[in-house]
Amino acid sequence: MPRTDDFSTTFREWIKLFMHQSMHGYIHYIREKGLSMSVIGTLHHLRKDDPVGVSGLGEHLGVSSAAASQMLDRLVEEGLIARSEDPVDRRMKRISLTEKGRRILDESVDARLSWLKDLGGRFTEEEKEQLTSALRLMIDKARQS
Amino acid sequence: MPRTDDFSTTFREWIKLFMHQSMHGYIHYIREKGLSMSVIGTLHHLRKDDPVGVSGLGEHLGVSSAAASQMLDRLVEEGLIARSEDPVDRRMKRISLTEKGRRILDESVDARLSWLKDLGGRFTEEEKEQLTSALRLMIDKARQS
DNA sequence: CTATATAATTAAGCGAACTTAATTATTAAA
DNA sequence: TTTAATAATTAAGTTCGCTTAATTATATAG
Repeated sequence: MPRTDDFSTTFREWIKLFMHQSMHGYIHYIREKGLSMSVIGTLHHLRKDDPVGVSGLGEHLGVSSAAASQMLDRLVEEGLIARSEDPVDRRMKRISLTEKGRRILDESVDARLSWLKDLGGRFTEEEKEQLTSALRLMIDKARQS
Repeated sequence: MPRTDDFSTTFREWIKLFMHQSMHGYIHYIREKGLSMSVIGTLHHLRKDDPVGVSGLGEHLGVSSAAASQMLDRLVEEGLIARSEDPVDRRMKRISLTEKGRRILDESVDARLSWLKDLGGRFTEEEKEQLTSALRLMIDKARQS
């Protein structure tokens, strides 16, 4: 078996398992809060601080800019995002997460991790350290983009 | 900083990053294939082989059994799942993934991992081995449930 | 054996999220 | 400075996935 493929294959397997395990809590959270796929995608897209416009967001989500604008109306009303004028080009609006939006995003992530509490107890301290440093390594590399 | 929390915290951070990175490809795949949140949840739920009924599935997804039944109609028509009679209790139907369903599920996972190809190249062979064994450890523990 | 309960389905209707087309405001180009 | 292009919004209409209620088939309890 080619050694170079091990990482991708194992990673893939891990994601599949993660999704299988976490889908239940995730779906329930999303339904309970009345969120949609687009809303979740929006919140994740806005997580970083680079300025995003309405059309750009629509493109990112694969919907029309009209659809994006309508969705943003709802999110503004619920206080999850803020729209502000672009100082350079006043035709554009800059979309950003509010504190509440950030909280909802965090909660939606937490909803995927409820099964993790259980999982954590199965590792020895030594194993946990190994896992933590592995995760840190991946986080660091992934951030360099 | 309490050492015991490191693992959960780091894991949480990793998932957040993963979702941020992978959401784009994922949403586009889902839209392109005309899938819904419920369908995705269903496919993941059926991944394992334990028999699942219509009501049970609805409960899992947080929708009525009528909604589940209607969704399954569509999935049967598209050839993603199969309905068969429960041999013990003939009121029940057993829902299972077809080959095509399994393929679609795999593809939806792959759609989340397109950015990973790039990531893999940033690690040394030694790091990859470390990561692979860490992932394997998590997979093994998570499967014991 | 009749009653009742349970699983799945069907039917009708509703609301959410999308589409296209038209409108408004601003910028860029001729 | 008129004309064209771009960004966002509004309006109208459609579709999809959900709900509740009724229906069918099977199983269980009295």
